[in-house]
Amino acid sequence: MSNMSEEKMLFSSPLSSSSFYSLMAPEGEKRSRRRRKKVKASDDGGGGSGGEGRKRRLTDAQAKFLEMNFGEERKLESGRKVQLATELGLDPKQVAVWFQNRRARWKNKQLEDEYLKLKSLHDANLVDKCHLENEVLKLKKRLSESEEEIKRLSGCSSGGVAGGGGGEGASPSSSSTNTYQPAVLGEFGVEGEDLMYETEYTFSNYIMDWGYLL
DNA sequence: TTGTGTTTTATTGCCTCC
DNA sequence: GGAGGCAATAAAACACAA
Repeated sequence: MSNMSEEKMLFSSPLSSSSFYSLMAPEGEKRSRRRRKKVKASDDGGGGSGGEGRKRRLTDAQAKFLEMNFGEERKLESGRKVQLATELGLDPKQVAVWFQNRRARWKNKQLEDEYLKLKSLHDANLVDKCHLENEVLKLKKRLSESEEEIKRLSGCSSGGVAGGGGGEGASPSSSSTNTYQPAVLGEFGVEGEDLMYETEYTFSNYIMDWGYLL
């Protein structure tokens, strides 16, 4: 009776193996198998120790012992299987089945752990992204303030500061307005409909680069 | 007590390897 | 071709709320 709760501690997983797989497995990966009519466990036993053809739970001690062995090696050589079976008073087939099922649970657990790890990584990345986007907004604001300032100054002194550096290939006469954008576009060759996206991408890169440099 | 959900044990069918 | 592994699944055993 009480062994269930203890085993639960050992094996517990939020989803049963079959349901977890049906959730996780990509559709195409499922091999189609004919559904069969299960033959009822007959009186021929199967269980050497069993006798009646009923499903028998392993005792606590048996389960613990198998668990210990599983900790040492996940697969059994046939000699070891027979040895374990004799020691536990079980049918070698039962031992084999136990290991098979245990491997399935173990694999399931691995998948679950990996999923959780990736999920937390993903969450952390989302937070990071959010911070970076905030930073982009701030920088954009500063940029437009600077542009305003430049405009204001170049409005005062006619034809003075204009072009400021211009950058390679940007002819001083090519643009009558003195916005920052043409310089950025000239430098990174951004053009066409993805202008906005590309510009933002550039900013993000800048920020990330800064992050590395700092 | 019973209905329901979960876990464990066992079977089946397919696949791979030797 | 047989042994053994795996995925899918059935069904018994169990837990637990109502």
